[in-house]
Amino acid sequence: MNRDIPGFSLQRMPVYLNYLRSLPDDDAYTYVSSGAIAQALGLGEVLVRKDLAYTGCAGRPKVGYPRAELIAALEQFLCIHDHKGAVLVGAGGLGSALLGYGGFANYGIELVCAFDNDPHKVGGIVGGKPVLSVDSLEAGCMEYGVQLAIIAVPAASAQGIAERLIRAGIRAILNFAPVQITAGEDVKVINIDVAANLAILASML
Amino acid sequence: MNRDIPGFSLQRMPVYLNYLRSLPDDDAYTYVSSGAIAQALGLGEVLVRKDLAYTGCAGRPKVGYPRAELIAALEQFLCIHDHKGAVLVGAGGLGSALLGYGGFANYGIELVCAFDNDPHKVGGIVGGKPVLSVDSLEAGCMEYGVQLAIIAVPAASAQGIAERLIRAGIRAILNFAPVQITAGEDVKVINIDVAANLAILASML
DNA sequence: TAGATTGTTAATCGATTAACAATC
DNA sequence: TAGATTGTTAATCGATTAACAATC
Repeated sequence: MNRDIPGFSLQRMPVYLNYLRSLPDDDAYTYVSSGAIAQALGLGEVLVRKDLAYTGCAGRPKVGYPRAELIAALEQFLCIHDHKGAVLVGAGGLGSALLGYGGFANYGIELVCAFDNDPHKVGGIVGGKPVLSVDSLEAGCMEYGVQLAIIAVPAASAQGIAERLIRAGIRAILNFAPVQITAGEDVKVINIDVAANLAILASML
Repeated sequence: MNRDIPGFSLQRMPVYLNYLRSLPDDDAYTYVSSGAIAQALGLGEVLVRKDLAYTGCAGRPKVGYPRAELIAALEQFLCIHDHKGAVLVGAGGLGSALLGYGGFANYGIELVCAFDNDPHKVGGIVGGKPVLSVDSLEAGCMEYGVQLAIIAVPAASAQGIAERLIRAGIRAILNFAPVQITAGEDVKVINIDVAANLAILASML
């Protein structure tokens, strides 16, 4: 549905939504101009207008964009109201932190459960979510009917886990293991390597 | 030093390094071709050659790139041997996970300490690193002489913390709070919003 | 030599910015 | 009306890919 928009514009949509939601609920912010948004987010103002045009929410010359409508348009654009489930694989340090993180709800996403291979963790609850055996990964994914997964396992197991997830019906993966996960065209993958990002910053000093 | 190379090339450098390091220490991998790298990482092979050219490591026609030399060139390119310290602000779930994460060492970076405002955590040790009071943030940064920081505090405090870090001499920030941190031209910032990334994936389903 | 691979130059593609007309 | 802001079209910029020469 959102496939006809430039990738970089799509990436900025949650940023706009987040910013607009953070504004005080005040008459002064009933309308927001592209210039104000651009300044707050460090972007060009023409870019902001072009991005917002994709949401279908029209701004008014001399006034700006109606904030409430714009938020609603962004929410619809990001399909936030069709509540989606996600599973997490790997309940280690990072995985446990993600299980306890409340921020997914802002985008209509709920982490339904985690899978781990540590018998001390399996059967327990972390961040309010059940931790299941990684043996039941396929069964669990299909039972919950989820299409989204987060991988937070060691690098060596990540690609294998990804392949199992895909066979179990997962169609999009957020990968924190420090390897590039490769998958077919029909599966979306975002790789986030925390240490690599810090290394990039360090090399720019 | 690395400022004359395209931003996207720089971002791929740790990916190449990681991949090359992961190969078995085997005669079959003394040389690696750009085609093999491209296939493993899902990139175009011309792109790989162009990126690798920035490292100054020359490949040999018909043979490929000498793996050990290429790793050394990438390490030098990323300045991995000038050991760098980093501080973390916010020892909550995500912060604690980062304190216990060993992956920074792969890039010559060491997390030296964390700052938090929870009196129950201050004075303690998490992931082997001391947790100091956020009141001593400026003093701590200057004492350790660090230029790198990770922000893992709630959204509302992130911008303020960033400004304090910058005043204390920090020149690059990896921000996990779900707000865009803005700073002067001379300070590098990478914002990673985990929930937003999952939302982008979800909207593409 | 023939074949495989690198490295470079030109072409393409996509994203951002600039210019400006439209609108309230 | 004048001024501020949106929205669109054209120009620019940067990144990727294609074509091909160079090399072992």
